Amino acid sequence: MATQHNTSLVVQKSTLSRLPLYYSHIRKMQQQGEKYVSAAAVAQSLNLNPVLVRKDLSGVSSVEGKPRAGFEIDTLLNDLSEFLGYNNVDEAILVGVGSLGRLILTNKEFSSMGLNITVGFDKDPDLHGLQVGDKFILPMEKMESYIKRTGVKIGIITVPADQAQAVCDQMVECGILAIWNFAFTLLNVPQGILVKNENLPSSLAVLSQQLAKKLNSNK
Amino acid sequence: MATQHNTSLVVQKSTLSRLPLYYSHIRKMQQQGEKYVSAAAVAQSLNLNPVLVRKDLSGVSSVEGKPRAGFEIDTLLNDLSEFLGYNNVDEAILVGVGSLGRLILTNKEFSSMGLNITVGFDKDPDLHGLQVGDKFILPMEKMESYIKRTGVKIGIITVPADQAQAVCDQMVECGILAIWNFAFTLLNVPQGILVKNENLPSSLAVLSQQLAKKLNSNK
DNA sequence: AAAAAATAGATAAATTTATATCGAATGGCA
DNA sequence: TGCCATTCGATATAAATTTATCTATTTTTT
Repeated sequence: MATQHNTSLVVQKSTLSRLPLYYSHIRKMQQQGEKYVSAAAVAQSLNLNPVLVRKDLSGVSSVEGKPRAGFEIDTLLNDLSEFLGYNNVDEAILVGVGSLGRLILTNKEFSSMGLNITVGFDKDPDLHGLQVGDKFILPMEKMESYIKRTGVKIGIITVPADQAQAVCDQMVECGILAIWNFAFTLLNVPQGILVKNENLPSSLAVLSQQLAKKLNSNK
Repeated sequence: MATQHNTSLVVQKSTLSRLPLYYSHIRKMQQQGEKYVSAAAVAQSLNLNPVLVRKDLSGVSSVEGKPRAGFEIDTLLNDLSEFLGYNNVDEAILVGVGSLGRLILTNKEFSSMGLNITVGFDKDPDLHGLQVGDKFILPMEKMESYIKRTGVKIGIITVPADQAQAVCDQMVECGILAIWNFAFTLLNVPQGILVKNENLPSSLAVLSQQLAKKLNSNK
């Protein structure tokens, strides 16, 4: 039986989070004029286990890699961006146009990854109608109708922690299905709503904890 | 034999990343005048499994929780902040004073978590000598002597991806032991150097992938 | 034709994470 | 005083995930 490629396959989360890195690295190789890339080469550059990379890539590639040569770069990049959804643009809205919100709103990198943040909402009246980059800032009251009218499915939360849950509830009520949460709090959502927490304090805790342990053991 | 509390115990990374959330939640309860908190109550508020929370807390607490009552809040908060290193301030430097760098540099939350970013470095001469918040921006050339003089151990990288490795190498050479990397690239470091990647594109990939799968299965 | 490099697939081992269960201790309350 | 629900600690169990190992196959190079 032919191997299943690129269809209905299960890709682990850990794999998924490595794919963007593969993509950007292989992209560079393409720009340098390379035609083929082997999993082993990627692994070495990125300091990862070769088997791991091979497995990741073979799970995503639409064609089998050629022994001895590796994967054809053009095809592989296509498959990667297809898989990561870089081709079918997802629209998203953002709530909380503070410094972090503004940063995300204006970051061009996201759009190249298929995320198109169409508009920002904020409760501060001074901001209403202003533009950040080329994105308009609208009052919170407009959010419901906006979501319902456009059918946007992704919401980004960059409000302070104590307002996050309220914003989240509102989003969910209006039909948002996936939430990217930058507020430092866990969100309570109904079953079936996806939440990805971006939690800087937690990350910092992990890092500084490891450092402390290391310093201790080396003393 | 008495149970070992708070000494030489192994706390998993997943636990560690929840601790800041416990901390902030329990802190709130303290401010509301509560004296005791049970793992079960925390679990319910944070929408987590009670056993999970109990295990996490008992691993960190210096004293046993009292059956029926739970943990004494004051003690528990102390233990948590002790454990997370919020008490012994860690100094850090930041390289790359762009919009993200500036955001991190001025974020007050980190200092309450024991991270004191003392100075920012940037290669742009226009920024040299300026202050962001109360932090000075110095030229890259000063980094080496600064690190060696102060013995700072944590470096934060907020430069574009293509410069990250160079900055990283420089940091490591000067004696930095832990790196918090916001650049979208994997860093190559010698064994023993800690790296925590803050990788927004990867996170986004995971989220939008899950969303796509969900939309597909519901159609 | 042989050797080398790289892939694919299958399986096993190790690690991490989450959940369930049990007895024991405590404190409120009849 | 004595019952009883609540909460804890500890161990065991289950699930998920990651990593490693082994074998066989294909293709290119010599």
